[in-house]
Order: sequence, then C-alpha cells, then structure tokens
Amino acid sequence: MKNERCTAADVALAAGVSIMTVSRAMNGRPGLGPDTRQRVLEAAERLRYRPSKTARALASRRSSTFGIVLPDVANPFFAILAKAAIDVARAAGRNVFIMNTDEDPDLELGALDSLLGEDIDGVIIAGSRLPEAKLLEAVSAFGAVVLVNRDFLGPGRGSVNVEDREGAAQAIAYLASTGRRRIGLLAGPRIATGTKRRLAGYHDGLARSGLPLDRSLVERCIPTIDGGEVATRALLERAPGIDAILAYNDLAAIGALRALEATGRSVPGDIAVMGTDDVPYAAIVRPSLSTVHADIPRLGSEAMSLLLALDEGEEPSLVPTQEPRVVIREST
Amino acid sequence: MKNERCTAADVALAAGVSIMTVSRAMNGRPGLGPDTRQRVLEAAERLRYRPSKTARALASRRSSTFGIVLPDVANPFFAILAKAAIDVARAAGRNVFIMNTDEDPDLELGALDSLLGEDIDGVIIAGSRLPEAKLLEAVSAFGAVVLVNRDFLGPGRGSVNVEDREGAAQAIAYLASTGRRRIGLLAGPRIATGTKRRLAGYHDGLARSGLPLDRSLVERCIPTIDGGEVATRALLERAPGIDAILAYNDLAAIGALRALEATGRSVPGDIAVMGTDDVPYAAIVRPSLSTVHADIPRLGSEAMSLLLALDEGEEPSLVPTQEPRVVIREST
DNA sequence: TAACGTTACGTTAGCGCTAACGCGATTGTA
DNA sequence: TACAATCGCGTTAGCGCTAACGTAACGTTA
Repeated sequence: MKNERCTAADVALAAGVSIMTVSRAMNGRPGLGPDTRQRVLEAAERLRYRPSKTARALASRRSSTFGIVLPDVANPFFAILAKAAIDVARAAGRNVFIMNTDEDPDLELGALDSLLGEDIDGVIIAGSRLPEAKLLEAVSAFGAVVLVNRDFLGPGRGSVNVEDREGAAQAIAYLASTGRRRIGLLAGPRIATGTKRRLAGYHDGLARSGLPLDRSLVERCIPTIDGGEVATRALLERAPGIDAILAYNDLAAIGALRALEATGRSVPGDIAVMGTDDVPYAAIVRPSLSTVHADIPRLGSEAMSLLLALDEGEEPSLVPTQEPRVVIREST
Repeated sequence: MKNERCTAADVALAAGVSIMTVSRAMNGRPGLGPDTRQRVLEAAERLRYRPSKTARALASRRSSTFGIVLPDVANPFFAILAKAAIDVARAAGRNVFIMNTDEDPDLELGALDSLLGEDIDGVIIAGSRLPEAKLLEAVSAFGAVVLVNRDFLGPGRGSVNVEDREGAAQAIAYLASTGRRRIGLLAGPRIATGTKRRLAGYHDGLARSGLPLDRSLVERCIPTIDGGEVATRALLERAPGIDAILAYNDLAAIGALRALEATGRSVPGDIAVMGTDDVPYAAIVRPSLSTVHADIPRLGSEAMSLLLALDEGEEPSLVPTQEPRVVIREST
C-alpha cells in the first residue's frame, strides 16, 4: 500500500540538478534560473512529489502547523470559530490540530503539552480555563499565541475579543427597558474570563438602569443546554419571582427555555430570556432567542490572521474588539 | 521567547547515559535496567523534556498523527463525529488534523494532498464527495483509511456506517402508517453516497407501504438549514399537494420547517416533516423534529478505533453497522 | 571451564529536508 | 581591461530522533 515515498532526491535525479535546487524551486526561493526552475517543477509534478513537511519542519525548525485548543468542538460557537480559523490557515498553506479540553484545566494543560511535542508554530486558545500563572507557563515555549476572549499581550502574544462586558450590560439595559425588574444571570463556569466579564456587565447594566443588585439572582452554570436547564431550575427555586434571565451563552439560554417550559412558565409572557453569541440555533428554537450578537466567523479568522502575523514576527498590533449588538427575537 | 528546546542529548547528559538510552526510556522500550530507566525519566521530568514528534516521525517513519477530512465542522453532525474521534485519538496519544472541504471535491482533493505532505499515518474521510476512482487514487498513498458512511474495504481500508437506506425506508413506512400519501424527499447533494442510500430507502419504504413512486416529489438539496429551505420551496411549488417530507438530514429538515412556516402551512397538521441523524438541535426546534436516530459519537469513536487498529496492521474486521431507529416527536 | 545465551547499554548511520557557505561564470563599472 | 558584484547552482553539515547492530559483563549449562 504505502509505496515508497518520492523524495527530493528522486526529483533532483529526474531533473538533473542537485537536491538543494529542488528545495529552492519547491519553495519559490530565488537563486535559480527560470528554465531550471521550470524543469524542476515539471519533474516534481510528473513524479507527484510532495515535500515531507516533517523533514522540512525538522530542518527549518518551523513546522508551519498550528494548534487550536478549545473546550468542545461540538459546541457550535467553537465549531464555527474553529472552521473560520482553519479556513484562514489553509489559505496560508498551514494545517491545524484541534484539541478538546472538555472545560477541564488538566486536559487543557495536557493538550498544550502535547502540542509542544508537535513542534507547533503557534496556538489559538479559546475559552481557556487556566489561571493566569499556569497559562503563562504552559504557553511559554510557543512562539506565537492568540487567546480568544481573554486579554493577552506581549511579543508573539495577542488576543481577539468580543466586548462581552458591554454586551451583557446592553442586554440587561434592554431587559430593564422592557419593564423587567428582577433579572437573573446564568453566569457561566467558575474560571472562565467570560464569566467575569459578563458578571461585570451585569452589574453595569443594573446600575445603568437603576436596578438593585441581588446576588441571589446569579447562578453559575455549565455552558451547555443541559447546564443551562439545571442552573435555571436552581435559580427558579431560589428566586421564583424573577422576570428575566440573561444566559452565559445561547446553549444555556436554550436550556433555560426548556426549564421554563417544564415548570409551566411562558416566555416571554412570564419571563424573558436572552442568550449570548447568536449561534445559528438561537434563531431556530421556539420561542426564537433574543441574544447578544457576535460575529463568530470573524472572530475565528481574525484569530488565525493574528496568529499568522505573530508567527511572521510582526508586532502584535491591536485587533479591534467586536462591538456587541443586541438582537431581539421572540424570547423577550 | 522560544528558549532553546530541550533535546534528548540534554537529558542524556544529565542522566549520564547515551541518547539511545533516553529514547528507550521515553518510549518504554525494553533493554535497560529499572534503576537507569528511573534515572532517565527523572532527568527528563526535571528538564521538562518533550521528545520532538517531528524528529521521531522522520526517524521512525510514523508520525503518530491522523487526519479527519469532512465537509464542514460547523455542521453539528460532523462536529460531534470529529469530537468523538479526536477524543479516542487523544487517549491513544495521537493528534489529529481537521480539514474542511465545504462539500467541494477539489478542496477535498487538496485536503488529502496536504495531509499527504504531513506524513500522516491515516485518515478518516466523512461525507466524501469524490467519485470512486478519484477517491481511490487520492488515498492510495495512505497506510490506513476509514470512510464514514461509504463502503470501503481492503488491506488498511475500512468503513463505519449507519444503515441510511433502512433508516429512510422506516421513516417512509412510518409516515405512510400515519396516513401520509404524498411524501416528498429532500435527497441531498448530488455526489454523496448518503443521497443514493436515502433514495434507495425512499423507494423501499414506498414499496413496503404500497405507495406509488413519483419522481417529481424528489428534490436535491444542500444539506444545511438554508439548503433545506430553498429545496422545500422548490418542492412545494412543483408539488403543492404533498403531505410529508423526509429530509436528508436534520438541518435540511429544519430548513423545511422554516419554509413551511413561511408559506403558512402547519406542521404536522398540513404536512409532516422528518429529519435524519437526530442531532441535538432536532429536539429543541419547535415543532421538535421527528427523525431517524444515529449514534453519532459512537460512529466517530468507532471510526477512530478502526483507524488505530488498521494503523497497527490489523486486518479490517467488519465493524457492525448501526441500526437506525425512528424517533417520533412533534413534527409528524 | 568453555561455549552459549542474556542483559544492558553504546555506536553508527541515516530519515528528508534546509541553512550557510563555496565557487565558477556572467554581468556591470571605471 | 581589470575589478567587483552579482547570479546560479552545488556541497557540507546538521535538525532530533530511531533502527540496527555492536559489545562488554554477567549468568547458565554440561
């Protein structure tokens, strides 16, 4: 099956040149005449020569591959993000490893470790659950690192962000403007930066609307449909009188919708629900979900573009942060 | 930033042994005393030594990495499949490249080509849009290949499958049993094997139920929400009298739901809709979607397990095909 | 005790590529 | 015409690992 691999030596022989000339031709480097280049390229084509990226990586100390570490590719937010990032990478001729962490810091550490062994050129880390110090240490050996929705700056480091805080604030303000007074928050997982940002935005929004802060209306949640459902039930039990819920993400909001339906409350009649992210499924549930829109594909492609730039040695210019935008549908 | 990489030579020096001994210790190979092994491992730990998989791959001619080629990771079916596969790979200490083809045969060819350059050990190809001959040629250089939902057998080759044909037949039979008489089919993309299988199952189901075949009730579709919506509109225009639709997948079915709603038909009152795959979102749309259930995570992990086995040189034992099961919800 | 494993390492030779340098031949310049 | 400055290519030396073989030192057996 695995017939002998065609190497640069074969092409060199066929074209009557040295191996080095083959290397130069394949990489479009200067230093050879147009006719020679042509001849080498034709020979390579004829022999279906595919340079070994492994050997190239070893010799050049650059693998031209990247890694993306995220909690869960099956989560549409991360799937869409990853797809956009991969597409940009492909356009630049680079391949990418995908690693799932299942929201587990240890798995995240393991993933990073494993990528280190792959001699990867850089990583995008989305939804990191690692505390600052551990994260810094874990990525210290990577040449280029981009964090999604977590601040990170330095030589070879950068981040792309959605203004989660402002988004949450606007969502709360909107809910308040429609007469909601007791607004609950499904805050998200313990360690996520997103949780902190949304919580801050929640405070901002309440303040802007002149509403009091009641800590009993804040409930942590796992950012999945099931997690949102469980958290909502807990929240309802503790504070049956709430008239609105802002969820960490759309999945949790969908879970909330379910819990509300199961406990016989009408949405948006009895209680309004808002999500975050504006994942495609937010529009197709019934009632369709009001949410804070984020341009996820843009986030992904900007992350990869930034990573590519950092890998080229460019200084981390500040990528403009995405302005959030509230999208109103049926659930509010 | 990128401080000097720690190599086997460093560990060898630190432990007072030869490089080869380090290699043996790191790979758990026999041929050294327990005390020496211990000493080397400790030195490696102390120096945070991570063997370069690149160098290992070059020297051993096995990269211990795999590739997964699929139409679109943002499609939940493939995202869930990929996640399960990646998880199995990780457990075996292998990393995996993800490639999107956007349903484009040329991109698929390009992806395979690119993976060839990565010296990958094997590939999983899901939803291949390549004609048989091209596919065979494109994968000829890979040591191990697993196709998802497309038959493939041989040394180093295998496939995992859901019984799509039988699933479609059962769906049609179910619809007929509830009194539906004019059942349309959103058949899927032109080249997909899934399209052929579902079409055959559609015929089977009609025959079983004693219903006539009317080719004008079959409409091709792109397997996305939008694709399903567009195809449904076309179908309704040509055959306004249909009373049921079976869709290629759940996304297309959701698109159908939308189109039906937009044209003022009630589901399941005026017309029943069934999907295929039982993606999580099938349960959360309203009306919730009746569908043909598939165990997608199992499909993904079996695919990777099979790939691992093939890579180890095992003969391709037949992986049992998944029995489809009709799940009834609100849309029928 | 000689002959023969076995065990526990070290040595040698690459894997397929690229960086860095070398060197003759062709230009350009005064 | 002489000199340097290219250009166009080849040579050499690895990148960090492993396969395969070499070799001492220590049993084991008859």
